[in-house]
Amino acid sequence: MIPIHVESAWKGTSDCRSCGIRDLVLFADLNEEDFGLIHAPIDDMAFPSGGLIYSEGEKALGVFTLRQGMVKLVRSTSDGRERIIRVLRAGDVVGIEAMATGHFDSEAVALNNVMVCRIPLDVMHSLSTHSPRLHNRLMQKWHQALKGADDWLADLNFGTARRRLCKFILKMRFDEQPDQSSMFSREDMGAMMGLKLETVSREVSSLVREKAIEPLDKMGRLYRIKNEKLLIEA
Amino acid sequence: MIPIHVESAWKGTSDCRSCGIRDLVLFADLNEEDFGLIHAPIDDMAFPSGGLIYSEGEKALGVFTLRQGMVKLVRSTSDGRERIIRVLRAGDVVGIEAMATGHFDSEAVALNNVMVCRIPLDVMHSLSTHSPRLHNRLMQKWHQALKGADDWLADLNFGTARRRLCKFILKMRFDEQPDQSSMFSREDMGAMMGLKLETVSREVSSLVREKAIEPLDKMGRLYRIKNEKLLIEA
DNA sequence: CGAGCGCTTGACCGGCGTCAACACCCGTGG
DNA sequence: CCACGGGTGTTGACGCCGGTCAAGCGCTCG
Repeated sequence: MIPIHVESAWKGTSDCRSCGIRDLVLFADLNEEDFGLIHAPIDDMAFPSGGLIYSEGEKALGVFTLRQGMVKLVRSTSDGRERIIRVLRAGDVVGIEAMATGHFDSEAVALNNVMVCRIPLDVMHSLSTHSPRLHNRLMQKWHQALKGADDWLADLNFGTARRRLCKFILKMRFDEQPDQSSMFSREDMGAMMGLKLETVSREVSSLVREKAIEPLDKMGRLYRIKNEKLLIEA
Repeated sequence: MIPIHVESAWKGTSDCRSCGIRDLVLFADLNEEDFGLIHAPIDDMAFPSGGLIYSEGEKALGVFTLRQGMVKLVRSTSDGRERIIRVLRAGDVVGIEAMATGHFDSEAVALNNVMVCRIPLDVMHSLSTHSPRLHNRLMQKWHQALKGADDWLADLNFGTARRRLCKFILKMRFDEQPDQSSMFSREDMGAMMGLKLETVSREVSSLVREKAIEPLDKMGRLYRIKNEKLLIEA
C-alpha cells in the first residue's frame, strides 16, 4: 500500500469529447455548448495497484470519473480496524460526496491499475447548475452510488460465509466476460464481507474443490465460473 | 404489519412556508419566487406504526420528507428473508431514489407513528432545475442518504453482537434527550444488525444487568442510557 | 538461491444460531 | 372483572460455523 503523490499520477489533460467510455460517464450527453462551460483542465491520472487516490477527510480538488480498474472505499472504524465500504468499477464516480461537502468521507485506494479523470469541483458546480444534461446525469450517479451501497450491504453482509463469497464472485464478474470473476487479497475480501482472511481462503478452496470455480492464475486473483447455478443457489 | 391505503393516510395539503421543521428539510432555503414554481399540491400524510409507505419497485408519485417518526427501508433477499437496509429519521428524504428513476428501490415501513409530506415528482424536477437553492439542498440530501448508508454498514455490521448493539443504541439516541434511546421489535433489530432475535434479546438483557442501560417501558422499546462509556468502549 | 510475503490448511475454541420452553403483556370476549 | 389466547420477549441447552493460533507451502523478487 504505497501512497502516490498526485503529481506522479498526472498523465496529461483529457479530451472528453473523444473519451472511450463517454457513454458510461458523467459527460455522456453534454453538447458543444456545455463543453464551452469547462474553464479548467480535466486531469487524466493513473494509479498503480495499492495507490492512494485520496484519504478520509481530505479537502477535495475535484471528483473522479473511473475509466479503468477498480477502487475500494475504506473507512477506519473506531477500534482501528479497516472496513471496506464498497468497490467502484469503470463508469462510477469516485468521491462524489465532494460535490456536497468539498471533502471526502472515506479513503479511496486502487485495487489494480486504475485510470481516472479528475474534474475540478468548480467545473462540476457550474455545469450542474447550467447544464440540465449534466444535472440529470449527476442525479443518476448519486442514485447509482446509493444503490451500490445498499446492494453491497444486502448482498455481501448477510448469511453464511459461503453465501457471501458466492454473491461476491457474482458481483465481481466482468461485464464483457461473464464467465470470469476477479478476486483480491484474502484480507481485503475479508474486510469487504466482514470475514477473516482464513475463512475466505477456506471457502474459496471449497468452491474450487466442488468445481464451482477454477483458478486462472497462480495468485488467486482471477477465476473462471464453471457452475453458475451452484453460486446462485448457495 | 398492516398495509395502509394512501387515501387513508392523506391528512390535507401542506403549507410549507409555516412548516415546523423547515430548517431541516429540502425546502429550507426556498424564497417566495421558488414557492411560486410549485404548481401541484404537497400532501400531508400520516402512517401508524407498521404502515406501508411504499413497496419495492413501485412507481413513485413523489418523494417524502419525513417530519416525524422513523422509517425502515427493507429489501427482500433472494432467499426470501428480509433485510433492513437502514432507518430514516426526521429531516431525511424517504424514497429519494425516485428522483433518478421514478421508482422505489426498497420498501418503506413506518416504525412508529409517522408524518410525511409527499412532494410530487414534477414539482421536485422543476424546482431542482430552476432553483439553485433547492438544487443545493437536494445534493445535500443525496449526500446525507449515501453517508447514512455507509455509516449504517460500518457501524452496525461489524464486530461482535455486543458491539453492534452498543453502536445501535448510540445511533438511536434522541437528539433532544441524548440519555434516551429507542429500540424496536427484536426481530427488526436483528434484521438491522444481521443477528438473530434471540441474540439481540440476550445482549439487551446483558446490558441491562450490567447497568449500562435501563428500561423505561414494559414493551422493551425505550431505554435510558445509564453508562455511556460502557457503550462507547464495548 | 534464499528471504519474505501471502495463501492454505489443520486443530481447537468460543460466540452465535437453533430449538424449545416459559414468562409477560395486551386485547378480546364471556 | 376475570379467563383466555396469541404475540412477543426472555432464557436455557446444545451444536455448528467461523474466529484464533500456528505451521507449512508456493510464489515472486531481490
